[in-house]
Amino acid sequence: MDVGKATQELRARGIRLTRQRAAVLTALGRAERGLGPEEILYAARGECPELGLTTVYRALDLLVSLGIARRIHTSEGCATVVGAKAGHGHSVVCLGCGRVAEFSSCDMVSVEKAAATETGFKISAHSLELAGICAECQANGVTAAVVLTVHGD
Amino acid sequence: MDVGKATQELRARGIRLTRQRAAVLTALGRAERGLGPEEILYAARGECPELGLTTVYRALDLLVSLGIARRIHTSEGCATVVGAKAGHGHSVVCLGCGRVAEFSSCDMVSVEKAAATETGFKISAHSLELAGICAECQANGVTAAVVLTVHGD
DNA sequence: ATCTAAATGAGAAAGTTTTTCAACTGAGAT
DNA sequence: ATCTCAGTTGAAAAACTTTCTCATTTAGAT
Repeated sequence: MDVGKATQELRARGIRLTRQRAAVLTALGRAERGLGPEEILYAARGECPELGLTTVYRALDLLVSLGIARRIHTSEGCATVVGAKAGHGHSVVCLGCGRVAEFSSCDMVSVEKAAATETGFKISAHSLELAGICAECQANGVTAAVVLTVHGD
Repeated sequence: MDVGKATQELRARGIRLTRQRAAVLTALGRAERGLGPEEILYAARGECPELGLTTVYRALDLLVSLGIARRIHTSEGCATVVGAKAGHGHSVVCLGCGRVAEFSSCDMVSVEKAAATETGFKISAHSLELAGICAECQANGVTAAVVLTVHGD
């Protein structure tokens, strides 16, 4: 996530850049894995000690609604948030270390077409999350997946 | 969801088929849309009036872990559960009426390959949910999507 | 520097999920 | 059909998460 771009986006929309929001953005920007509200509170208090949990919730709702952050859904929970690149994107969660990467090269056309044929639905949106082992964990020989699994249990 | 097959699956695993579990299965089998724990409680009490919410939670965890039910993740919440066909499958949520269909023809190989190239991850799992308008809503001219949106907000 | 609508924090409230534990029950053994 | 008991259950409490309220503060325009 690009914190600079995110702040520009807020300004452009006439949304106040408060110390609290800046701190949440910084925390999200620094994190390599998804963070829950409580974790974000803790991380962001380094920069803004008087930050409250209520504000974290409000900031996250705001950032997610603007597409600046994205929620990820793992069996560990669904309140986890990561910073997002601009535009359409998806998350890839590392089953070894929890790190979250993003990818944008998602061509779902054929999949959506197949689903439309099978179900009769007219598809207009998709929500996709991948999971696997990140490059670093591969290098470290981490293969097993105890930490985290994607939903579908 | 095939309730008969589901009960067989439980028996095969040596898991007791209690009246409570049967009632939850029936409720899931009858539902066309995803149901939350409270809704399942209400629906299943027709068949098993003394059913408690705690038991619903426990039954859902069990059924999901066995792949008999599946959690779906919409902006309305993540505690929603639907019955699942056997094998690998995904949900398609109707943005008009909330109905959930399932599709199995999912060839994610090329998408996963692209993601692997972009991120360096070794992909091993995916979680996919589609959304759109079901055949019935199409027929009824329902196009707008106020009821429900998939995550990504 | 002043002003004001927007934003915040603390605590309360509401809602959700899990834990605890005594009582009950499904299904195999008898 | 009855017995047995590990697995299961319901109710209440506890733990946890999220939202609301409202008095106070503040970002940013003037």
